[in-house]
Amino acid sequence: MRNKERMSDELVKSFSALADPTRLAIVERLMAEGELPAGDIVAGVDITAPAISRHLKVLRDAGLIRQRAEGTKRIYSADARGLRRIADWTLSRRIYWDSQFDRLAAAIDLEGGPDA
Amino acid sequence: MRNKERMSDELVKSFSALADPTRLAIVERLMAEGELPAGDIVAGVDITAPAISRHLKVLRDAGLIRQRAEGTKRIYSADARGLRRIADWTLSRRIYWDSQFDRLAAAIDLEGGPDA
DNA sequence: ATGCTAATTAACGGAAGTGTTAAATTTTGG
DNA sequence: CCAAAATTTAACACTTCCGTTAATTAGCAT
Repeated sequence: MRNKERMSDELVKSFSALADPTRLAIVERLMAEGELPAGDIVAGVDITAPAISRHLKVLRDAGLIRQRAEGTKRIYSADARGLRRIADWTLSRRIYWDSQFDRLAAAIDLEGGPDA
Repeated sequence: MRNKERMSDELVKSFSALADPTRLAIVERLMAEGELPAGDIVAGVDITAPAISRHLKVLRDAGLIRQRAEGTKRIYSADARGLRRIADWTLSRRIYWDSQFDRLAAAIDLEGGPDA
């Protein structure tokens, strides 16, 4: 029972991490470009390095990005774990939002379904 | 171009709405039970009605729940639109987080892919 | 050691989020 | 109309979030 609550907390943390336009943009860019040093992420955004640094920490704590060191540089890349957590949750409710099912069917299926 | 930014904003709004344990729980419960009056949502949570009322407003503004009136009651139900927005985004990056693809393939495919 | 570059942490101010209690709104029923 | 019930809105306190500038840490080169 505690496990379920922990998962929910992790999920909330993932959502929180993406609930900011700057952070969402960072994740999108890392997914598109593979990996980037912190400096490259700062360039092209009009906020300062310390702010970005903390955004990166938030994303890292949420498991959405990873970091590796290379000299004085910190190279960041997207981490599938965090995104997969969101995907798992979303897909487990597919029956609800997928238009080929109606809401009633969704309610019935969820009752004794993936969450049980 | 402006359209894309708007979409991104909507997505951030959806994530923000779910970035709170109380609101996530409300959405989950509505998906599971179909529809509930505000009073039933208040009962079973240890926060007051006004707080819940504002949480419901946040979820409604994000397109995650819907409201209909019945007497003095306000009946809420999950709204697939908001969830589908998250699902669309997540699935459009499936190539990135799905373990059957590696990161390089994801980068290549995203470059001229679903986002173009 | 010194200096240079890259990045993070510290300290702080302002904006936004979350909860409470009290008041207002809306609808129903006598 | 008056009163009760269900919700929402108003006003307020408190905490968290987000950005800035200044200071610190860490690696590399001379």
